[in-house]
Amino acid sequence: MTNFASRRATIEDVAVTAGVSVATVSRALRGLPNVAPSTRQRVVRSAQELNYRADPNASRLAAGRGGAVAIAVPVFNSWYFSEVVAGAEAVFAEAGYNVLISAIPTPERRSLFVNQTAYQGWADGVVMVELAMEEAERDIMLRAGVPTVTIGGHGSGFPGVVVDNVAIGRFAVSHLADLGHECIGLIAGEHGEALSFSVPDDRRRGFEQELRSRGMSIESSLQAVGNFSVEGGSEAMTSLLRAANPPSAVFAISDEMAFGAIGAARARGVRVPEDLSVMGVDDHEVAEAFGLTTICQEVDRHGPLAARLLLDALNGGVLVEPMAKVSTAVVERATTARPGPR
Amino acid sequence: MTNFASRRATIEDVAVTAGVSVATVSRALRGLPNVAPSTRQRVVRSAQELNYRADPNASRLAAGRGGAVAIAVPVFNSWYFSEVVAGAEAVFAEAGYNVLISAIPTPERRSLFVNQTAYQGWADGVVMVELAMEEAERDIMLRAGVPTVTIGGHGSGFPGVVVDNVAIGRFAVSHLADLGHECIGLIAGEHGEALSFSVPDDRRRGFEQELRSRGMSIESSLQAVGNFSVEGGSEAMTSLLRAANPPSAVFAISDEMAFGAIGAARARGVRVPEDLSVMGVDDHEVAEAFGLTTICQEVDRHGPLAARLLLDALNGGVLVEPMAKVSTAVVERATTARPGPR
DNA sequence: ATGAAAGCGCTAACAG
DNA sequence: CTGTTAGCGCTTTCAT
Repeated sequence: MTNFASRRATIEDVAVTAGVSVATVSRALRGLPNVAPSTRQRVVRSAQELNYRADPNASRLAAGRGGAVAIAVPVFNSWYFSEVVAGAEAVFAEAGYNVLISAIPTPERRSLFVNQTAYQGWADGVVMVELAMEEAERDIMLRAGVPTVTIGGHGSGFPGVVVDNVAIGRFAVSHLADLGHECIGLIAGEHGEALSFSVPDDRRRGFEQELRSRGMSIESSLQAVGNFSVEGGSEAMTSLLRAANPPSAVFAISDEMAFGAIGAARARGVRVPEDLSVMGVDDHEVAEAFGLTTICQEVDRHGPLAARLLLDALNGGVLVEPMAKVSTAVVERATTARPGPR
Repeated sequence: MTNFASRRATIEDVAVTAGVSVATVSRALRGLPNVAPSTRQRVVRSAQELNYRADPNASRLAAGRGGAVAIAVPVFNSWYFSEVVAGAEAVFAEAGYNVLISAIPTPERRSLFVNQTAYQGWADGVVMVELAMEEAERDIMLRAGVPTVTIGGHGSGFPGVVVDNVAIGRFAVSHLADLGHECIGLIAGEHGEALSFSVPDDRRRGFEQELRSRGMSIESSLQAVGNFSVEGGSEAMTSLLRAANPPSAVFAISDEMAFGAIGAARARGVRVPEDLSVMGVDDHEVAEAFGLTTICQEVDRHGPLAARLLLDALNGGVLVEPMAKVSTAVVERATTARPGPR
């Protein structure tokens, strides 16, 4: 009869049952060379019998690395970020890594992440999504020698996945202006002061660039902020609708805000797209059911691409092409149309 | 001038600069008793100067626990699960825990999670969301002595948060039948064979119970499966619409499937709610913008409640009331109405 | 209140 | 190809 509250088997137990030394067990189990096939087999069998699994902590302490990566995102409960995490996690899990996640809604949390979670022995590598860091933090990250990749961190000095957000802004105006709209509103981002990432700015810049290049004016009264949420989009739309000269079309820089905008418009009796055209960005999972015209940016590739980049670095590979670019394209559906008669 | 590639400070460095032994440093920094206030102060200061942080691996190896918890969900990129993870992560982070996540789309992944990620030294505690486990796995979980809580794991033997999914099914039928519908369809779950959790069954059981108690018949031709996705909901609706006697109302057991169902119906010229009433479950973030009638189950509380339960256990507290119940209620909006004339 | 010393379980030279 | 032997950095008795 076996031990009741049997303690976990250690490498020594395996060594004894297999009749070899702990060093050999370690080598055999990790697939290192210089182990006789027959020995390896014997070791593997003993390990299975004892249901042995190397203690990750002991192993990391001794080896200096340990099989976990960290992912940081501004927030979780946002379609884009959960999609990215899902995609990255799948790749990491397949590669045998455990994944640590952190939401970084404030600068304090970001500091905690950098100074504790990610770079103090917890992670072998880290991926930062749409997060701006301070100079001091960047130094720590660099100095820690922990491979780091970014998504939307172009210019941060780290390799990563880049999206042409300026092009996204231009595409939106092109689509809407080509339809005949002359008064185009913008529902921009800003996740509060915490997240100074460049996405909102870049999309807005593209939006204004294209407006300018078409000789259209940029009116601040046509811009509102929606905080990347459905509710924020709804509020932004409401304020836009109340303006002196309401827009005949609105570009929301995320689908979630576009949903909110459409909901708010319809609630006030404004028909979409007859009275108002609305488009978003992401090609969110419910965009099709909603009939939303949007700009696809291959969101499903962001996470896996970043993960793959990090795994390459973890495997000692030099990042030959450190930047992975994704493409963007307008997906026309039913929320945009030619402007109706006034 | 300081070291260029300065290695991390160790507890010994702190001991030296503070002029005490490592044991004292350990005690002082962890707030243990039997340390003179003045000594503690000195130690803390030295630690700050050196930017010292205990290596979690060494510390865990020595102490047997280490400040991380694991969360397992079937998938990530689903509104409900990302909401749960977000809520739980926030609470854990605040309590100083790091969080490990795993998506468990298949039985193999579940086995990996149980045998490696969660119960082999990585986590101090774990929360399993809507996951059914096998007898053997349950034994490992119990034997590992790692506190575990569940969400939707009623009957698994672990404490956790419970939702009355049977009531949800009944509420749906009540609402629809009260409106006058006599032919009510169901878009059920099934995440593939992998996830045999009870949510789909319970909601369906409630649905059928209420139908029966009202003397209405249960027709399998009025039931379709939507895999909890927008697209699956769309396909399910399409097949329901093609049936000989299409329903005048449909209950989708998740909002995402309801969105897909509505999209599919409208695409075929079926008006909602004039020709067809549709309701879902969750009160998804875009439900309001969509005008979707749904059943709220306080999703935002699931994650925090579970996290709090686990933290209690981690702090040695006996779980006085191990089950945290959330409430459910119909939220009536614009996708359900009295059945139109035939 | 503090220090000395023995590990925690594993990996990584270094010998053989 | 395999065994011996130091540690990895921290916690925890046990003394003092």
